[in-house]
Amino acid sequence: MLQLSFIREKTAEVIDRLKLKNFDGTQVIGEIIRFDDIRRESQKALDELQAQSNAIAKEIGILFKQGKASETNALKEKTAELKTKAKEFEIKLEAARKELDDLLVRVPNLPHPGVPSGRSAEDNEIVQSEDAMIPADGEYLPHWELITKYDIIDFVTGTKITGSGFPVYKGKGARLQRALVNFFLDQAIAAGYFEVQPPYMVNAASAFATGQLPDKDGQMYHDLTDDLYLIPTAEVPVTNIYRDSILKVQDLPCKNVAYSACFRREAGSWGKDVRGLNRLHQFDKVEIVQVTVPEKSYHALEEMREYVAGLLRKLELPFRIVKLCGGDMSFTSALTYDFEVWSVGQKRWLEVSSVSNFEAFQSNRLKLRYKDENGKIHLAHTLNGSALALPRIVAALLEINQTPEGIRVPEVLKSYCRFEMIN
RNA sequence: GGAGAGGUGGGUGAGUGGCUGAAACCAACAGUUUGCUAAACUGUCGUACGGGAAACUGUACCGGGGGUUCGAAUCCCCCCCUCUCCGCCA
Repeated sequence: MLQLSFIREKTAEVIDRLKLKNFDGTQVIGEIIRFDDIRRESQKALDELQAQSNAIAKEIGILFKQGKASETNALKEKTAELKTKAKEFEIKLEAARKELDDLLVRVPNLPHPGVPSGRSAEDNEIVQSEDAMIPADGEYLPHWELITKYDIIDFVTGTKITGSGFPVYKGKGARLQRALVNFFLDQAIAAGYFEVQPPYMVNAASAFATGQLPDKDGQMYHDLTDDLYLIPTAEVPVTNIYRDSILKVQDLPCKNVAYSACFRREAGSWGKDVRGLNRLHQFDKVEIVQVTVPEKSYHALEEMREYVAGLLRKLELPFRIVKLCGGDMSFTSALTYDFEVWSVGQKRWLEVSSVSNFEAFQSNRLKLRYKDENGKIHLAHTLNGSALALPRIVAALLEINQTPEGIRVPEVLKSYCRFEMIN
């Protein structure tokens, strides 16, 4: 959520920058300012009435003490009058507030000036390519054939137990997953991240604070009995650790890493290109989250980008990094890098990580602030990224490491897997 | 799930209708003093919105919502949460 003060001060700039996200904010922003004006007027009027009431109440108290109870009646009547008037403004204020909230929540984050313009993934800008190891040619089976061949991931049984998109990992398939999770966590800890294990279900307030609600309502599994949501990413519970808090500037940056299972309904996105591990309802992911001061958030973003690139290098996977264009970015992000690994079996790029700076957009909803050296309070900046999402990494690893003898395990994972070959 | 107790500022905790945005203590921060550390002393020390160049000032907030009253942290109702005991249980 953008800050009201910013919208008021830089109205033209806000509208202009939103165009990059293909969002015409002219009307909404206008409405926001209109309702904020009403809000302010009502608030002011209400404050004045209440100040009068407070003064009278004080007076009455003094009169009582002096034993002049009879003199209070006129004053009491006056307060009754003020109260009726105040009620009017209260209703007005409440209505304006509600409108304002509804409107503010509909405005996406401003894209960073460096974001390329465009409508879809086609307009994203490739900013880095490390694809030298893409094999020139050869016969590569797609991962869905490999997992059947070696019987390491079982979609049929998963479908029986739960439904499609909930596979069962078996034997070396399960152990490979566990190895990857541990590898990712250890790497993050070595890079200065603090590990947390968050809840897998969150309440509506948390889902709202990170921006999943209201705009991605249908994408989360929702337990109606207790009104809880299964997390679509650890970003939600981990970022919410900091909801409603004021951090000391010397405690920043906060760097957290969390492993969690992630649950996504993926409503409406089933079709081609979702075979095998490409898109699941439940998957594992290790997520990194940073909270930092505004001046350093883009530095933190680059640091996270380099960190994720390092992971992919260690896994010996060809990858590229794309900077998302305005039209392809998420509602909450100011700048996003997507990481894509090459799937040799499918002959296409698979997104395995998304690293974003949300600037103060999430903080504003989270009420996540910090106190600077002078005791002034400001909104912090939040960032997060996958490091990494498992299923597509597994898919790419299986495909690129296939040999006639079996699937070889990349060097860095051998000690984690405690086997060297899937055969 | 049943019974009881309780939710006050960063923490402990006083406050049961007006002089309480809230005592006291601790922590934190700044300063004084001491050869350093420590101690002692002095001062500062909630958030949001509005007004003001600023000093400062108005309003709201004592788990959340509603009510009684001229006036509520304090009384009443509903909800949420925490703790203790019992039951159930990985």
